[in-house]
Amino acid sequence: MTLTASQAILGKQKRERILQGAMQLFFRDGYAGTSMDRVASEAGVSKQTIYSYFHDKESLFKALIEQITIARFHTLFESEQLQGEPDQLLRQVAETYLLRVAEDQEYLSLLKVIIAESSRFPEMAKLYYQTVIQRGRQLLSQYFDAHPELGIQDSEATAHIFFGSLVSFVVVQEIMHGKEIMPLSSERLVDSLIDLIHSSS
Amino acid sequence: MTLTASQAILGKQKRERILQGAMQLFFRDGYAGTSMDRVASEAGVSKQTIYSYFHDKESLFKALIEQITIARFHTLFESEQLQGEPDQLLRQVAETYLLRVAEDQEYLSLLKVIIAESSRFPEMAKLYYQTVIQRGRQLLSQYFDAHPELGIQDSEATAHIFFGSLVSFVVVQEIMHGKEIMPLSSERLVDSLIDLIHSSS
DNA sequence: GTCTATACCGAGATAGAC
DNA sequence: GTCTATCTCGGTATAGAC
Repeated sequence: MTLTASQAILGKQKRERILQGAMQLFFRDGYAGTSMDRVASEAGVSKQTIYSYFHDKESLFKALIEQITIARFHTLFESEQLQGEPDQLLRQVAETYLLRVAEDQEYLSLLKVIIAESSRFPEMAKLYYQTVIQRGRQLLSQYFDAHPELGIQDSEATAHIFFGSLVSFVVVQEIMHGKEIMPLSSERLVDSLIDLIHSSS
Repeated sequence: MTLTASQAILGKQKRERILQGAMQLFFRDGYAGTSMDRVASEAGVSKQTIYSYFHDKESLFKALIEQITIARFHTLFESEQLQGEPDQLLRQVAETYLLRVAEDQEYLSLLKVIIAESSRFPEMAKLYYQTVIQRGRQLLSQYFDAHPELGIQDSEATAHIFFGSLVSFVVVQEIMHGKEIMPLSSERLVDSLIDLIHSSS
């Protein structure tokens, strides 16, 4: 049977369809909990088709995480300029992060799976660290250095505290189901965080 | 063949041996990545013996995580009194946590596996949240309330920032291999953290 | 209670037709 | 390149002897 036009177009996207299906499953069930059979059926292709695009399960997983990590990096920081009055800017950065992340199940799952597989795939964790964490910390740290009126002694360490508080808040509230037990509004967190940094001056 | 005395003693400890072996494997390979066959061989018992103590794999996993979580809670907070001068006490709490946790592979693995399995086993994450995170935050929050000279407006949110910074530091440095890429000493983190809180007064 | 042996299924990966 | 069919191995869980 020859290919129809629509099948040819779908064929061109097959690699993307596989990655898309794999993402859903890897994020939901983890690496070991995901089978290639299910990826195939989720993507609507045969198992052998997957193996024609990716050498094995590990390769598929790595390619997937790499792609998403780098994509996330762009959407998170590329638009950020980090300019403006400290009080407003810090509040805006924090709120932007919390809004984007807390409601973004895809980002939460990525963070979760990278932590979960950090032993089996240390390169993935390192990539995430370099493209997301380190870059974010660096930007904020430079901003702190450019604003000595904040009275911050160690800009890197303080940037770590800033983002670390936000990340751990999201992890605790969203991933560890803290929200269901004892909600703590993100407004209170941001207010206290800004307050701590601002009153250092 | 009748049991010898030593076999009877070992028999009494068999449940513990199973849990011990299961812990090593679950912590290293995750829930789905661990097989009952390997647990059996690690514990030095037959597979059927495991099934005589635990109904299935899920029960074994839950019993294990519960036991460790509760045990960890005691060793982490029972001894803490949270009394003394703020500057000294906060530094001591932070340093104690960082020292105990950063070098305690068992604690790190527990944290990792709870995050990894938080979807499949939400009750585990909630137990951890209630016995460790919430309790720690509560103790510190009460201390903040008892020391109004610190000028802290929202003691709960600030306690979250305090512990959140520490936890995220350990996660990034130890679990995500940040230590190998760009080390940030725990001293700098603690100094900045104390500095932020102290200069609020 | 504890072992050996096994049932039964699904895993990753491959063969071969088209 | 893509499919169906299959190989081989290891998974959870159980049966039955002792």
